Amino acid sequence: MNRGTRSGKPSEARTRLLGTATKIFYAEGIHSVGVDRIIEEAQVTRATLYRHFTGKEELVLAYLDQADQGIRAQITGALSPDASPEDDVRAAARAIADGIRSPGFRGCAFLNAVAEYPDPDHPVHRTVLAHRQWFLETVTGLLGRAGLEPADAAGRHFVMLRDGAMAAGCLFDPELVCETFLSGVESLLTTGAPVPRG
Amino acid sequence: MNRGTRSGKPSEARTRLLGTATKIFYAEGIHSVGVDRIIEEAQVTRATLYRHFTGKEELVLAYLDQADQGIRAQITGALSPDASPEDDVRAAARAIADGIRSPGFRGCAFLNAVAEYPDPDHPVHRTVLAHRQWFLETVTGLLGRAGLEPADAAGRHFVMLRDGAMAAGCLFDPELVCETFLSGVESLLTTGAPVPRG
DNA sequence: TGTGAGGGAGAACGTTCGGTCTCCTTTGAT
DNA sequence: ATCAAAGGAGACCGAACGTTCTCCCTCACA
Repeated sequence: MNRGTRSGKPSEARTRLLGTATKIFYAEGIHSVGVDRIIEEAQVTRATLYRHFTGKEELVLAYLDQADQGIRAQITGALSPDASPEDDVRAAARAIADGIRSPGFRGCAFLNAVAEYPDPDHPVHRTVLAHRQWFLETVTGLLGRAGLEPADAAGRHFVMLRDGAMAAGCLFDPELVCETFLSGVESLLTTGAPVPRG
Repeated sequence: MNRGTRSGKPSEARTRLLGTATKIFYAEGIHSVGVDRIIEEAQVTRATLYRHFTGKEELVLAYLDQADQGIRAQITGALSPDASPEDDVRAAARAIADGIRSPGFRGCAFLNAVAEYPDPDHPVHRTVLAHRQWFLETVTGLLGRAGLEPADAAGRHFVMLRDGAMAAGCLFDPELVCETFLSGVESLLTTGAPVPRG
């Protein structure tokens, strides 16, 4: 009986715990922050952490789960049933750019996490792969609806641009990174997906 | 008198140490491997490590320095004085793709490292920024010589593609990632750098 | 009116961390 | 021949790690 509350409510301490973990893990990395740091900042005792999570790893997975939900909401929230498929793609790209521009941006939570968990069998690594799979499929569907041919190549190209933008966004001038990213997406929409051998 | 040998020779133990550190840090990350692991695999005693390096951090910096030299050699080695500027760009891109395809590829050593060292003031973080600065300038120069206008935008676009490819290369099918990357570079060479607002 | 879950407080666990230390042997240059 | 550096072997340090534990208090619900 370790997760959640008997009555199903989220438990305020647990919420505080996960929120603090999310903030710190994203800002400072995972391996370099101990549970002491998290329980202190969340104003929660050690025992409370282990009453809601089996250990640090489950907390990390919950963190990534929260990040995943946030990104899904960000993307699907940017889409509009009235907009053209092309404008939906633009809206998604703008949402990504807005994230990069926002203060406290520290790159892609999943790319950062997977850098610390290289083992392909590790639950954290698998979670990252699952998220990326969803993202690739979502974007490919979007681009396919926009008439891009072949949609797979267009989707991979979009994801590559996004990965590059997310990686560089906290290492270069975010404004320039966003400009480069949005230009790349626009070029993808207008001149189509680059394909091998002309 | 902590680094190198009095006579200037590289000291075999030090070489073994740095080589082992490079292999392990790249394959498994930095924070998650202790010095015990490294001295054991390098078949070196604890005292020997601290005779050649002031601590783990200096070993990490030496690791990144080695990676930096490797990448510089890889890029400059791909260029040819007889080739056209465009073909030099293609050669550099091919060299990057070959790295992604090669067994044991685990992403960009610098992007992986900076994910573990978010603090902009940290020496490791600064080393990553310096390497990326060199890379951006080198690539921009290459693309400028190839006639791309504006060269800055083209360089940023190339770097974005590379970052995306390096990030995804160990998370998706490397063959597809390379295809996407090389197509993107080719499109950059033929249709020019995407610029904002058409 | 209990009865149990949620939570706080904090001691304690064993392990690992990065780093320092002493002592001894080998080796190469002066 | 000598003397210092390089290296091996291993004890040792304090701190931090993730984790488990006991004890007590509070509060909602049955």
